[in-house]
Amino acid sequence: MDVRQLRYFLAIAKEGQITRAAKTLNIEQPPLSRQLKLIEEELGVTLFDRNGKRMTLTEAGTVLQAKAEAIVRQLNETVTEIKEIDQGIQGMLSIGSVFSCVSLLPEKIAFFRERYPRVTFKILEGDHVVLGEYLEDRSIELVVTRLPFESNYDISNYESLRLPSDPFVIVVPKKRNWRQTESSFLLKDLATTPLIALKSDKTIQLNEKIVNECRRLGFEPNIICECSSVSITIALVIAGIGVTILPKSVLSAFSVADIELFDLPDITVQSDVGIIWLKNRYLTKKAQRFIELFESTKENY
Amino acid sequence: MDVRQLRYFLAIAKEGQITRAAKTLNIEQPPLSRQLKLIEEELGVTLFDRNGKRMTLTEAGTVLQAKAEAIVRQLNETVTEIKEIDQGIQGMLSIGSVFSCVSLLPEKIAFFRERYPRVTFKILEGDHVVLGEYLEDRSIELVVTRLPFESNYDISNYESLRLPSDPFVIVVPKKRNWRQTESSFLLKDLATTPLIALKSDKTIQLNEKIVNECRRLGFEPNIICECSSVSITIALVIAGIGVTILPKSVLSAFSVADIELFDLPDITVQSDVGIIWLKNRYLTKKAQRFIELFESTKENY
DNA sequence: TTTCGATGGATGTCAGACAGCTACGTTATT
DNA sequence: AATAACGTAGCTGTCTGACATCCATCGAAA
Repeated sequence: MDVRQLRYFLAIAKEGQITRAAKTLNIEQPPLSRQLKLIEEELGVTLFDRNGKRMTLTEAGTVLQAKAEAIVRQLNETVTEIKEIDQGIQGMLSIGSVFSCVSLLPEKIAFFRERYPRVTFKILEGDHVVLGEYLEDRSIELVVTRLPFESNYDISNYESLRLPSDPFVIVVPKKRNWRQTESSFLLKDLATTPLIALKSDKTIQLNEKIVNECRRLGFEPNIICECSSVSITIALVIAGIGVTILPKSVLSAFSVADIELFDLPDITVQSDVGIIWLKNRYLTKKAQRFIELFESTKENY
Repeated sequence: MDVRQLRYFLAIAKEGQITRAAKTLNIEQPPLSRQLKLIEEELGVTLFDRNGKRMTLTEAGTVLQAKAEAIVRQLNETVTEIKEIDQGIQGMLSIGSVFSCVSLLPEKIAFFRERYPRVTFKILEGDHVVLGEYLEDRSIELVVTRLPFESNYDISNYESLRLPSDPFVIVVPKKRNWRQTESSFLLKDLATTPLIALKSDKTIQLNEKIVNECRRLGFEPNIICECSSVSITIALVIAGIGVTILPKSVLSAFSVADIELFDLPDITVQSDVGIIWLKNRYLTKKAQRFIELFESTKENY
């Protein structure tokens, strides 16, 4: 029995079919069929019930699946950890981010690569659910995101580093006469102003915070449009349809000449931002260092 | 990287020498040397410092040793557990015992084999330290022993099932005129009687309990002899040198015609007995069932 | 309902890779 | 100088994976 066989078994368990599993393993179906038979003979158990074309795990197969996953994971992490001892901080660091936090990364990555020039980066963007899956299958090690992190897995699976929050600003078209002699607005003075809200199925937190703040100040916001895309939201503002309120960092990705940003000093809430990683998994040294970089510079916001 | 290579690495780490490690693995030195080289190349680290004939672990080697041991153990336990699912309760159950508890085993083994006739037994006797080592290296799964269990490892490593305690009795020669019209003695009436104490370097608990009980009753026992062997102790009693006080079960291994046993109703302490096993290791089903047998019958003492 | 084609698992045969063995050379220790 | 131990080279046998083939099942079409 060796770990290669456990990997073969797990692939079949995952796919429920030998031929497809063989493809994911980049081998042909007959040797995979044979290896499964050898495993079953060695252990003296039947691991799959064969229902025509479908293979379902027996009780023994189910027990083995859990154990095999743990063993394979442990071996992978051991190899990674041992390699890192001598080779130092290098290799590809894979990070996930929600769109609205991507803007936090360029500056940090530039700084990190001055310190660790042999580290390369892969950035995957997605919503919380997708990023949660990427973390689980180790496509990525870290997520930079709005908090709380709402994936398909319990929040206790994660460790997090809370970053300095992101102030909200109002986005107005540049060509309108929006009190351009002042550097800030009061939210309560916008009670009747048409608002465009950034809101999608998966990310309603931002909008809720703004609505609740308006209610706290004693009025209902005049939301005339809900939009799931930042760039479309900004285009609507430029077109004069209305204004919008967004976290300041979101806008740093947009160097659009036709908008202006103003602070909202009467908003007390801010947008929570943080780094998320899996609690009980080996974290490569480069990932640890990247987290430390955010940690050591978070007073500088 | 596979588990066979981890086993090879661990053997070298344990022996500190390739040739000797190869012998324990039943292969020759050159392939083992090559496999170590392949492992070092795959991981990109040096695992051993070569000091002439001696190989000592590097930092990376030390880290890998701990991880490799865990992985190999986990795989072994997984294979054992999966095999047990279909093949049921069979195979050899290895039990350790201190000498004074060996007498507890025959009856239970006989009963167990009626229920599970395909289980065979291996009994290893030793003191607490030796039995602790046997548990660690999996030579045995269970220990039947006096409590508390005093091995080289912390007590928190173990689970235990406490058994009904063992009353102390006084052992006297049959041919002496020892109030043979009564069925019991009072300990306090033996204040001046010569006592033979069962005591060795490793098992002083029994003796201490008796001494403390005498003190509680207001006198110092008249110990004239300390002896580490039960059979010698009994021979001294038969020869009329003195009497001794032992847990009742110890005597069930001796059907000697020349001694008599009497209860000691004024002794409030008894000898604690239990079954010990390792907490964080897989326990085979036959071991679990054997424990349950003691558990289900302990009301019948 | 029956037939046919597609899909997928199991078995057989063969080639190449790899693990282990023997022989030998080198280095370190006694 | 002799012995012990590690490393390298060459050889052999076993095992793994690929290709070919057969059998069983399923789904679609007639």
